[in-house]
Amino acid sequence: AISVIENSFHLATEMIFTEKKIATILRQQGYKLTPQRRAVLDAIALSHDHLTPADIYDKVRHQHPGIGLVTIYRTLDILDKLGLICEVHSGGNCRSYLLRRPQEHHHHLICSGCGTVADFTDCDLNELEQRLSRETSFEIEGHLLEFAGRCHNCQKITSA
Amino acid sequence: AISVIENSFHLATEMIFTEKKIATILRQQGYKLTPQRRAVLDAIALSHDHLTPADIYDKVRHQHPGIGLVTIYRTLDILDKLGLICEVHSGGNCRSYLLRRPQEHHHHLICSGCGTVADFTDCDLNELEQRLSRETSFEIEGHLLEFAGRCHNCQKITSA
DNA sequence: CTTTTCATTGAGAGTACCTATCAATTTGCT
DNA sequence: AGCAAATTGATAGGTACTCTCAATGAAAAG
Repeated sequence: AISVIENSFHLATEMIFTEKKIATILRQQGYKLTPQRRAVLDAIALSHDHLTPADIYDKVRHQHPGIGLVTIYRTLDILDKLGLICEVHSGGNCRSYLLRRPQEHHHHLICSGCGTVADFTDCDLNELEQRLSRETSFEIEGHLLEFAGRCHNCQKITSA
Repeated sequence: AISVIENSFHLATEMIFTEKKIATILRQQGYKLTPQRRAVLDAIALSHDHLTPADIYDKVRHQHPGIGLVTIYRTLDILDKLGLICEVHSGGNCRSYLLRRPQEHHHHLICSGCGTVADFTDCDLNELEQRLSRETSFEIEGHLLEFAGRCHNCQKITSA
């Protein structure tokens, strides 16, 4: 299990976090590195999408049949608090998480009439991000950008 | 009650929607303009912030003591479907709504460690918005932009 | 390697927010 | 004013998430 995490972090993030470093961070804060927590990190690291707690629960249960949903929530809270993953508000039911790996992201354009979602990837927020970082002393890890609008079809309803 | 809506729309949106136009849109789609629906629109129009269903419920009950929370939800769904208001995902509990008035907005920068929120208003997404609008034929009404990061204090935990 | 301590786990109950159902009421067209 | 159809609010139901607690398991110390 350890090697899988090690690999996934290698591949996905140019080794921003190694398994050893994760373990160190956890222990430094008085947390223990349990198989359940490894499994959750693993699931997030191997996916390239935002995952909801339920998504993660499903993935983790294949390897860890007895795991409780509560453990997923607790683990996500901790990993989020430690900055290893990043919480994001996504469509529908709200929470989803992704590994802290700033270089990839994608965004949505959602029709408020029928719910159709269009994706786009290039958002060019670097300049804004740097300015905010300077002004607020935040270390910015990621962003959620979501446009709301009306698709071609749904425009007919309101404009009449 | 009608005049209040009329006024608020005047003041806030340069009269994008008049009460008459709202009534027309509703009727065209087979909906009726009830006092409850007016009250909900009223509450949203008079506020300059995103409002959650619970916020709206509280506001509306002052004028309309017997109103049910269900009616709020139903009305919001309809107004959203018709494009008169705009659903947005905000921090914490998810849903909130605001009147379709594209010219004002503000954004958040949220610390994933301690939950501190910093606000900013200038986001300069016009160019991107126009490009997306061209490419997708969406009529874009608004956007949610949210940065996640770590504030000065919380950076110490991870960097150790 | 064993012991000891304390974080962690999973189960079950509890909470908050939201949705579905349905009889009584209200709207708005004629 | 009268009528058909949409709307309302009460109740019950559902889903996502949180709290509590006894039993388990990780990991530091001997």
